[in-house]
Amino acid sequence: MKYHFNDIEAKWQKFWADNKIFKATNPSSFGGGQEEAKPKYYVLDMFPYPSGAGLHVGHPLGYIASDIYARYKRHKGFNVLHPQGYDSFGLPAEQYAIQTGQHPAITTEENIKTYRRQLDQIGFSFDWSREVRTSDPKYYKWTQWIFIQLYNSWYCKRSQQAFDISELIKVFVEEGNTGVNAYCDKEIEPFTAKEWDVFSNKQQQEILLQYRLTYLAESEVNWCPALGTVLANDEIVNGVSERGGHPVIRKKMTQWSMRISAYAERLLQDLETIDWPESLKETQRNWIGKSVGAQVEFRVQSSEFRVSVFTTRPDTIFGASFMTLSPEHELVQKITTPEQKAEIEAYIEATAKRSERDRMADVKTISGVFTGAYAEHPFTKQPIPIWIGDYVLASYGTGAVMSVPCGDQRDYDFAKHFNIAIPNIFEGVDISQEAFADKDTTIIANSDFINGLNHKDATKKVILALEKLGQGEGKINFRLRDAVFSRQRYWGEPFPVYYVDGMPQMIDVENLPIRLPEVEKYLPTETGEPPLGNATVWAWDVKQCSVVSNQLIDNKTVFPLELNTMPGWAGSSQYFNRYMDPHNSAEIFSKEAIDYWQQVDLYIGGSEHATGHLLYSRFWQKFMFDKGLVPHDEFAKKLINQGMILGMSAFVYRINGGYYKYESGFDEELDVYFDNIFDDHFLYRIVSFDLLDGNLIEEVIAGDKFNLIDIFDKESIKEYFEGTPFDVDKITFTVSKIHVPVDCIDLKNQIIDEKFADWYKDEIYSSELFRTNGVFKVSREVEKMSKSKYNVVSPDAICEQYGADSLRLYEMFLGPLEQAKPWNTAGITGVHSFLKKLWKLYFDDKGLKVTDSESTKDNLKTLHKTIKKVEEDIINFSFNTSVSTFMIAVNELTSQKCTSKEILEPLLIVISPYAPHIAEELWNQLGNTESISTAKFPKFNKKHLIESSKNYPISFNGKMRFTMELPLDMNKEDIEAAVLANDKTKEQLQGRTPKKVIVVLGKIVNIVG
RNA sequence: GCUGAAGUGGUGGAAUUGGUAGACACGUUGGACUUAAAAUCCAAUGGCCUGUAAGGCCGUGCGGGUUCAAGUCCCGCCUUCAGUACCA
Repeated sequence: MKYHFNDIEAKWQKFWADNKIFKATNPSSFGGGQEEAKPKYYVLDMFPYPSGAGLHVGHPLGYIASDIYARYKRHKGFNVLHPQGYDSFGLPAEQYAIQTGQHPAITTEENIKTYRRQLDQIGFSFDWSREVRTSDPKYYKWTQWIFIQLYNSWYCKRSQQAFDISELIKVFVEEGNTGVNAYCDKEIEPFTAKEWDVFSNKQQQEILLQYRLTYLAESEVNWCPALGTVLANDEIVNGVSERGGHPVIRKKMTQWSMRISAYAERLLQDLETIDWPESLKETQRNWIGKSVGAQVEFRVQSSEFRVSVFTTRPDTIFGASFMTLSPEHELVQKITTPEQKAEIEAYIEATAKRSERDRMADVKTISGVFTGAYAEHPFTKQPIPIWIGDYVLASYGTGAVMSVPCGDQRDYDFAKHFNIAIPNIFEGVDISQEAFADKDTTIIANSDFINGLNHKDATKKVILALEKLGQGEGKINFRLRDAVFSRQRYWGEPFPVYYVDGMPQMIDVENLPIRLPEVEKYLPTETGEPPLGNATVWAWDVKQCSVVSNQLIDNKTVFPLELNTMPGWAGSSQYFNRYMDPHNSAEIFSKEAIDYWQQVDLYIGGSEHATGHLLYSRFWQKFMFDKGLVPHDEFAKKLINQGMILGMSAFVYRINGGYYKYESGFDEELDVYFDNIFDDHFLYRIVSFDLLDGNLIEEVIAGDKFNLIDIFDKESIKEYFEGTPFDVDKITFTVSKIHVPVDCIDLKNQIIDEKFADWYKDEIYSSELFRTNGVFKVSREVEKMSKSKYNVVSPDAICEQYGADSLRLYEMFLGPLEQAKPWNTAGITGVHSFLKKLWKLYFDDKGLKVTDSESTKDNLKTLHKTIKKVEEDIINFSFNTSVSTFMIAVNELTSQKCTSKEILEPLLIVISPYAPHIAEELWNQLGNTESISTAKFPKFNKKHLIESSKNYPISFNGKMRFTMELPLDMNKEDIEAAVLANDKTKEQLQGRTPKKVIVVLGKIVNIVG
C-alpha cells in the first residue's frame, strides 16, 4: 500500500470537521465527569487580515507552531481553546472598493472564503465554531460597547485606576475639582462645588469630556492626504505611511483620542509580569519612553511669563547658558522683542514649510533664532538668552528646554554654532571638543550649593531647592502619546455617537450595534467630510432609538451621527476575550466563560505588532480589569514571535528606453518622441550585439548609465536620428532592475521561457532585457514577501504536490521558530521522503506489517528517547529539532526492522501534533476507532535509556584522540588505570608521563601531558 | 547614536548545565536498479597535508584572556539584521 497523502489528508480533514473534534467546551456545556477534571489551555494566533492575495507560506508558520502546541496539550489532557477568525476591517478592501465600486463586505467575504479553504487544507485544529470577524455587526457591537465604557470612565492618578465618570461628577458636586488628581486633556481651571453647580449643562459636559478615557480633542494629527485619513504614530514608518508609502503632514483636527497615556506607568511596569520576548518588551519600553527628571520654571525677565521646561538633568542647571523653545511654542509670539520679530517670524515660517520628514532627514543642520528675550536663572538670577530652534520638538515634554551645552551634545553644537558661552560645570572634564553626558562619572563643579556632588545627590538637592522656590518639581515624562482613534474611512466600526449642540452623546447600549450605513461612494465627500458623509440614512432619532434619514435632522429629536470610523486596531484589541464566548448577544462574554478561560496562555504572532496591536490590547485589557470585567490585567501570559518567512525575489535587468539630456539638465524620456525611430529593433541591436559583443559592459547593475555614443557605431546611429533636433551625444541609457515572478525562474536561476512570456505579455520583451550570450541576466535577493515584489509563494501548490503534513514539517524544519528565514523549497523533498519512510514502517507491498511481536531493547530505547526529546522540544518551542528527532527515530526503527505495535503505536501519537493526517490514518489502520487527537501522550520511561557502558572520549590536552567503551559504574581510579593501560594512550604519550588525568564520570577523560 | 538579536561546512541548521563541533536534512560526487527517466536504495562528503591506509595540522566573525577542557564564560573589536531616535 502506498502513501496517498492527498486522499488521506482530505479524508481526515473532513472527519475532524464533521465530528467537531476540536470544539472547545465551555463550563456551561460540561457533560459532567471528564471535561470538568481537565485543566484549560488557551492557544491563540494573531488572526489574519484577509487580503486579496490569499495566504502565502509565511502565514502558516506561526499557525503550525501553535497548532502543534494545541494538539500536544490535548494529548496531555487539557481542554484546549484554539480559535481562529478574521481582522476583516481595513484599508485594502476599501481601496479596492474605491477603484471598483464593489462593496468591501463582498470582497472581504470572498477573501475569507479563500483564506478558509487555504487554512483548512493545512489541517489546523481550530475550533471554527468560535470564529469571529471584526467587521461582523454581531462582533463590532462589543467594540462599540467598550468604546462607550471608556467614554464613561476617568483615570484617577492617586489610585492608578479607572473609575466610572459618575464618581467624578459626585466629587465635582461635593467639592469641585481642586482635590481631583486625574488625567485630563488640558490644564483645567480649578472650580469649586458651587461653581460646578452654576455651570451650564454644556460647560459641565465640556469639562467632563476632558477627563474621559476616550475624548474629543483638537489635536495635531498625522494627516495622510493620499489616503485621506489620519494615521497613528505606529502606522508611520520613516515619515511616510506604512501602507502605500505616502507622505504624511501635521494637521490640526478634532478627533477621538484614547487616553493610553494614563496607563503608561502600568503598561511599563507590568511588562515584568509577562513571559514575552525580551526584544519585544524592550520595544514597548522604548515606545513608552519613561524619563525621570524635573519640571523647572524660568521667569522671563521684565514680563509675567514663565517658561516651563522638562529636564532629566536638573543637576546641570548651573550649566544652562541659554534656553531653546520649539518654533511652535505659544510663548514665542509673546516674548519676542520688536527688533527680533521679523527674523523670528521668517524662521517659524520656514520650519512650518519643512515637513516632518525633511526635518528628520536633515539632522545635522543647526538652525535657530534669538528671540531677544531673557529668562532668569532660578538660582543665580543671571539673565539667560531665549532662542528658538527646530531641534526642540513641540510634541515632547513642554516643547522647551534649558540648554546645557557642556552636558548635551545638541546644546553644545547649537552653542558653538551661535557663539554662546559653554560654562563647564563638571570637575576634571575636558569639554573643549564635545559635551560630557556620562551621568555615572559626573562630579558637579562651579554650581553653588551642589559643588562636589554626584549626579544623583545633586539632582535631589536641586529639586528640593526648586520646590522651595516654587519654581519646579520632580517629574516623570512619557514619550507615549494618547492614541488618535478616528479614521476618515468607510470600512471600519462606526462610532455609537451622535451630536447634540456639538457635544457628543453615546447611544444607549441596548441599541447597539450601530451598523455601518450604505454609501454611494467610498471617497470623502466634496466638502471634505469622511465617506460616511455620503450616507443618506445616517442620523439618530432619540425617540425611536434608531438610525434614520439625514433629512429628518432637526436637532431636537433627530441628530447627526459621527462620521468617522474606528481605526484598524479597535477590533483586534478585544477579540481574544470574545473567543471565550463568541455568540453571546447579551454580554461581551459571560462571567462564567472569562472565569474559566481567564487569559491567553500562549499567543503566537509577529513582532511587527509590538507598538500597535500588542500595546493597545494591553491597554484595553487593563481598562477592563479596572472595570472588573476580566480577572487579569494582562491578556496574554506568554507570547512568542514567529520569525518572518522571507521571499527570494527574482530580478531581470531592463535597458530603459533612453533619455535625452537637455541643456537645462532636465532628463526627457526619448520613447515618447521616437516611437518609430527608437524602436524595438534598435533596442534589440544595442542590447544583443553591441553591449555584449563589444564587452563594453560586463556586469550590469541597476542604475548604470551609459551613453549611446559609447556603445554604438556613431555613423549608423546618426541615420536614426537624422532630421530630429536631438544630438546623439546626449542620449543616455539606464539599466533598471525589475521584479519578475519567482515561478518564472527555475532552480538554476534561469528564466522559464513559456511562463515568463506569459507574464511579460509584451512580446518584444527579449529586446529590452539584459542578456549575456543570449541568456537573461537574473539576480536574486531576499526580501519580505509581498504581492508587488512577485516573490509570494502560496502553500497551495506545496499541499498539492507534497501534502499538508510535508508543508507542516518543512516549515518547522526550516529553522528556529523565532528566526527570520528565506523561503526555499529545495529541502522539502527531505521531509517528504521522511513521511514516506514512516509509512513504510507500517506498510509494505503486502499490506500492514505491524505485529504484536515483542519489542527489543533497541526499539524501546529509540521510542523513549524520541518521546523525551520531542516533549522537551515542544516545551522549548524548538520544533525544528523535533523533526530531526523523528527522522532519526524512523531511520533507526527501519534499520532495526521494527514491526512491534508496542513501539509503532505510541510513536504515532508523538508525531501526530506535527503531521496529524498521516498519524491519524496509520492510527486508524492499526485498529483505533477514536481520533488520535485525544489519545494520551506516551509516558517517557527513563529505564529504557539506562546504559551499562559509555563510549568515553579520551582526549589529550583537550583534543579528542580516540574513544574507549567502559562500564558506567566504573570509578575514577579504575577508569584512569584502564585508559593509561591502553596502547593508544601510550602511543599518544610517547613515553612522557602525564601530569594530570581528569576523569569526568559519564562524560570524558582528559589527559594532560 | 541608543536598544535588542545574531555571526558555525557549498546551503538550512544541530550541539539543554563548559566535556567527542558539524546531529538531521538539502546539495554535490560515485554506485545499484531501469531500455530510459522518475522514484527508491547504498556509499562518500568541513578544509589542508601525507601516494593509500594509519595518522597529523587547521577549523564555530576577529584579537586577547580564564580553564585540564571554550561554539558555549570574561574583556576588547568587526559585521549583519531588527526596533527606535534631534525624547531634553
